[in-house]
Amino acid sequence: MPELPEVETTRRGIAPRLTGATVTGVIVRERRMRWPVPAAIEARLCGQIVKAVERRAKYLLLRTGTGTAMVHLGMSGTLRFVTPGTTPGKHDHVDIETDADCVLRFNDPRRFGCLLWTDGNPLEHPLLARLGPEPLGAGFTGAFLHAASRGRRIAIKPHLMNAAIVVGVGNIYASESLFRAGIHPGRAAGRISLQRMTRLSEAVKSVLQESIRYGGTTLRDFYNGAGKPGYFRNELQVYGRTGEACIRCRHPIRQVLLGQRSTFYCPRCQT
DNA sequence: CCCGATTCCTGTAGGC
DNA sequence: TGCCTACAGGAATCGG
Repeated sequence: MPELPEVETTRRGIAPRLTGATVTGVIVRERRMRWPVPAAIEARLCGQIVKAVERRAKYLLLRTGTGTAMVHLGMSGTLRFVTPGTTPGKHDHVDIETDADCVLRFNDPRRFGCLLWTDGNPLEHPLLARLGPEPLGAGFTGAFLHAASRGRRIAIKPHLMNAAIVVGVGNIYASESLFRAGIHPGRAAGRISLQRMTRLSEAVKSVLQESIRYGGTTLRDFYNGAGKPGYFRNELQVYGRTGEACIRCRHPIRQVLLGQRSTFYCPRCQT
């Protein structure tokens, strides 16, 4: 999926045209997603003005006067604008029609994404209530990461990908951040010093910020609201570079499985 | 509680 | 070309 930079890129792409627009229609062609699209979503959303398009973790929040639509892109989801009347293709599961002469189209081949509705505070929704801090926020520091890792024997990479610890860091950016911080992805989270955790928290922030500037990473099927790919793929230093020379020491990049996920690192630079 | 494995789904790349 | 397997950016859930 889209990790945090891709979701943020999507948010920035759709927010200008969506904010202030009135939803004039909702078409759901497929309700079987990660969770079923609520039967009431059409009635709740129609006629509402989108007051703001926000992001919490990897969820996009379309706030209206009466409630909030929550969108998660899963592994393969995209949101993009199409002109009214555009014939839907395969996996175009939901259209949100607006009076801004555009239709927000939700496509998701693998259907790991979701579209939910909440009447209350979305931040208190069960899926959002217990999440860790935003990685780009002030609450995510080396001290926080260090404290949240005491006594943990889990490898730092899956630890970093645990949304209860910190949100938004998926498989690509976990590998990239650990490389930049010089930390071995298999090292036990509880055995990393405060100094190195500070380096790691700063690496996470800089990698995510840099990726957002590039419009995210497109491996195969991520496109922003305008249908354009992200260009951070060219800036990846270890992800997908198995066998290539490390940019720092020229040692071949190694690929291993960690927590059932492909993990890329330099065995010489990362300890 | 912690942690690793499994699961949901489709598309694609690679081996033969 | 076709068939088969493995794997893909997420994350809830289950079981040890």
